[in-house]
Amino acid sequence: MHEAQLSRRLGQKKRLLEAEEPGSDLHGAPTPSPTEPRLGRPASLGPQRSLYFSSSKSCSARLGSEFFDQPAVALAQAFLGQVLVRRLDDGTELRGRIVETEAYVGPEDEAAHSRGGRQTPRNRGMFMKPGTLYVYVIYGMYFCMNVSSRGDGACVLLRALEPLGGLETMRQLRSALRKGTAGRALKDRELCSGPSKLCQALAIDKSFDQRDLAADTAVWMERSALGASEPAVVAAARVGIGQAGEWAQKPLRFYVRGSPWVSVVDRAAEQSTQSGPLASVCSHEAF
DNA sequence: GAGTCGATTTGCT
DNA sequence: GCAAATCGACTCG
Repeated sequence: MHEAQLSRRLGQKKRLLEAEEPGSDLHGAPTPSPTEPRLGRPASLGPQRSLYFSSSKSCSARLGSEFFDQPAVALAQAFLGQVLVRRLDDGTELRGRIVETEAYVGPEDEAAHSRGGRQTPRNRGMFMKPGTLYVYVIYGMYFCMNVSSRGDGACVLLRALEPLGGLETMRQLRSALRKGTAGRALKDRELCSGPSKLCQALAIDKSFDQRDLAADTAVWMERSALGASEPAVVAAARVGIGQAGEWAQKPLRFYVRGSPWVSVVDRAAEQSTQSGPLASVCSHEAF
């Protein structure tokens, strides 16, 4: 039963990916200009969108270009608490609150793909307008999802989400891509606690590279409905960038203190990061 | 719970 | 030819 089940799941996944973006050109040929909103657009984005007309009842205020137009460090912090939404081809909406990010500040950042001003076909999204997605393949089998920020070659990596909606679909998507262990059901905490895990859970692949998060119909970001309370943020060293010299040590990873959804907890950094809403992390202007 | 290791393929030098 | 912004399985204590 396993084999049949797995291959069926895989087939399902494949279809999902292939059938992405109805109406816009497929083939993963990313269009620099956003696809125009059309049917199936989220309710929050009306033709005459009055974003704040949703004063209290609707929490779905889609974030626009102006939000993404801030420096990488500021954007990485601003992302915390916001909600990433992925609308599948069948209309299913998958939602997750962002709890962990990393800032890659541009050509001077030795750990960034844009270090030294390198611009290649792969990392082109990093140099496009703020809000552009940069999705790349890592270790031959995983994806990582970044959002371009203000500044050439600067972006923010999304590392972990608190799953809010569509958890069963996320579980299916994640399980379908794991081999050998089709039996065990993934815990909620295993769904989006890592940059590639969240891509799997939201069915984000290379075809999302260079899409515009402010305009796309299949993926967008919404302002948090978290009320007045800002999350307490920890600033820690980034993950997985071993020998990038001094840049490996800089506290450019940000996560919500105490959140069980974070991928890697750094106790030492928590000690040295003061508690309190966005305390101390705002002092990295030098980057 | 922490540490180790193999998987797997793309993109860059 | 090689490193890689990762993950999951496995082992050990």
